[in-house]
Amino acid sequence: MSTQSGVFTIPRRLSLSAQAAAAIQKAVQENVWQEYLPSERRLCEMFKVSRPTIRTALQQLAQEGLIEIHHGRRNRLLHVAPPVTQAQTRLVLLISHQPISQMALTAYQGISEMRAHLAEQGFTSENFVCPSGSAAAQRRKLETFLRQNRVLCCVLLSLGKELQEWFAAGSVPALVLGSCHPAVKLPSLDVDYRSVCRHAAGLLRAKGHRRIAFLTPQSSAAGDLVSEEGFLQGLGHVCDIARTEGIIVRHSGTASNLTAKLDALFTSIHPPTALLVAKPRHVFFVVGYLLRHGIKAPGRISLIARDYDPHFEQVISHYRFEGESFAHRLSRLMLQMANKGFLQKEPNLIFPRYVAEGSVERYLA
Amino acid sequence: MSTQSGVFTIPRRLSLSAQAAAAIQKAVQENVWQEYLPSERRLCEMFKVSRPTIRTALQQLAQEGLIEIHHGRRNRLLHVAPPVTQAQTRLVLLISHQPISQMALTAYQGISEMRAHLAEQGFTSENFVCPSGSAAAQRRKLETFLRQNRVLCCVLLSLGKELQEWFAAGSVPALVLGSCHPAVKLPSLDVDYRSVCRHAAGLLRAKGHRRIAFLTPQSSAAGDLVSEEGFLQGLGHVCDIARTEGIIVRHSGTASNLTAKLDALFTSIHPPTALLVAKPRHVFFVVGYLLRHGIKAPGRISLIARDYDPHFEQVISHYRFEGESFAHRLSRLMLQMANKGFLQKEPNLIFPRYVAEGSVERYLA
DNA sequence: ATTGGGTGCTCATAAAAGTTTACCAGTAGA
DNA sequence: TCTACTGGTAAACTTTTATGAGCACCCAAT
Repeated sequence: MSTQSGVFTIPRRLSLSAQAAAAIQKAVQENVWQEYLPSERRLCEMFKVSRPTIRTALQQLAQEGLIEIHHGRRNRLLHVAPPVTQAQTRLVLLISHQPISQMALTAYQGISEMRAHLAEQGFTSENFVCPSGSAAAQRRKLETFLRQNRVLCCVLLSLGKELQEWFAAGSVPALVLGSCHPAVKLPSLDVDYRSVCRHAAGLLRAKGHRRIAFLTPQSSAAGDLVSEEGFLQGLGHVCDIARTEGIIVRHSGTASNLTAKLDALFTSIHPPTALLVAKPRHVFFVVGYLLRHGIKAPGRISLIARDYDPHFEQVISHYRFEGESFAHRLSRLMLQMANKGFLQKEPNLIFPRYVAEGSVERYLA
Repeated sequence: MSTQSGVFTIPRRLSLSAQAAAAIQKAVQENVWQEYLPSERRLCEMFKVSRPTIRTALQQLAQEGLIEIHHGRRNRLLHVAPPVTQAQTRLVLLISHQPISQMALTAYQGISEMRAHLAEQGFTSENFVCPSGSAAAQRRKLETFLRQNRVLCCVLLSLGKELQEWFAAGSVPALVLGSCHPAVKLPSLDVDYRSVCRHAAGLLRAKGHRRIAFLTPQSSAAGDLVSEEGFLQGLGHVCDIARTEGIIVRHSGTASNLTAKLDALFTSIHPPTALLVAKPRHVFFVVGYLLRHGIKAPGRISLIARDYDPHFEQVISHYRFEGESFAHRLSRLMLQMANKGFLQKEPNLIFPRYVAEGSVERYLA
């Protein structure tokens, strides 16, 4: 039984650092200090809290532009027009290429839950759909939007490298839902696709398959890139006696393109005996293709889905994780970011587990 | 150097349990519950804290003499507040057999959106899961719940006839999401499954199919009953020269039962040449079955899905409607009911449109 | 230029509060 | 009686905060 509460005042841990930040801000407005703030250690004594607490409070104040922090120097007070900071923005922007309502079920549920939590805390969330196009155009669109709307923080849903880099530059705090591109330092929450694909490839190989295809969208999303790497890693080492052939098939996602790629795959002299497919909807397209062509699975082809969809249960072998834990972690991260104004720039990984459903068969050459 | 602080507001940690105790006390004073408190576990969900936390809060309240705790019994309220009935309840109850989080995508999206709208307007919504069992037991459960919690109005999600009748008696305003059983007068919002199934059967018949099966759960939901009626209607009139055989297959939804029913269907002397399948997840199960058995579709069997799932696009012929319009109408009806306290006792029907996707083929005898 | 004291930064460790999970025991209705 | 739900209990775990030691940096006095 789930409750979406609006009437009950929900108890929450209010962090000491946030309180400290408020207290410092109040003291500043009362002109207790001139030009420079006392040192961290003295602030600790004054407010009777530990240094890490004071430090996060100071970082929060720095994010709001109230003070300037510099290594070795004392923290300088910046004179900011007070009424501006008063009107705090409480808008969280969810940036994606696709409207959220069109996303896969798992993602939709997680995001819905997160938005509900945000709403409970008085935050507004909005879905900014970034039309697929040139990275520069996207960035311009986004910049003008951010200039015209005061946004508290952003969630990036499988955006390209350029936009991630733009956010990493740091004008607006952001959480990447999906993987960060290498060399982009942002907090992120993602499924460990590298491990998943490595495991899938290894599994198929262990079952005797020697020609294994991986069907994946030709996207610039980081998760799809590491998927390919993991897939190749899982195929085995070069020194193996029984060589395993890995075929990476990148498609555009359109029906015609997918059909063409699958045609090429299955009419070749050596068609694959196993298939790993990314994205639920492409799994279903593949299934439809196999149905139309009367290809038995398992039999002529073993099938594994990289992702999860409730409909895979008892039908197709797949990788899954608890949707609740995902939604939970997402909500927690978001609230943290919304309240504190920043996050640890670390990837948070989720490890799905393999669920065997009989669409995979040992291959006997 | 030590600073004697009196000016600075020192951040203090206040325990969650204390906050929870205060929140519960407030709710009690607002007359949210009668006679008994909800169980500990339910309080956890309401206030989003863990059980130990709630327990210490309850013990605190017991010490203050507000409640009486007894092992195994529910927590009784002692100081009963004067029955101030003017305090408006703002709780909307969503009654279903299945948790909403486990429902199909379209339904989940619509309901999520509705809950968000309700929350915006200051209403609380809660999902009451009515365990499948005897109708009398369900009614009792519901009655005790409604007695102890002040509920504004209810949404009934594919409930059985008895419960619908109970609500039609009128103690609590209700909106049926799904069809009303015949002779039950309640406001409702539903897809016109009768028309859908009639159309599907007619379409398959027009394409030359003469043995058509309809795979549907053996449910007591009104929508599934009218589906069967529509299916039979669409098969054609008795005066037809070319007789069309309609096979209605009712299954329990479990994998083994579905497999058995499909086995029976396809190993019979006259297997059907076309199949209409209710519920997205059962469509996928059928697809998996066909794959495993190497049955070509279209070819040996034409397939139509009664419902919609995004994954059907470009794969399986289906019936769909605009999700937005559904969510929109649902939200509007709900807000109307929540604000006015009642609704027109009329069915609101949605007419999906057929989307042909190539899983259907003309049958040449 | 050198040096020392003050600054902010980082890391490891520990304790406390809260969460999760599981299982036990009493009660009440079928 | 049995089952399902209630409160009761305990252990493992996570998150947050506290504490302390050492490092890197800046600046100003020597």
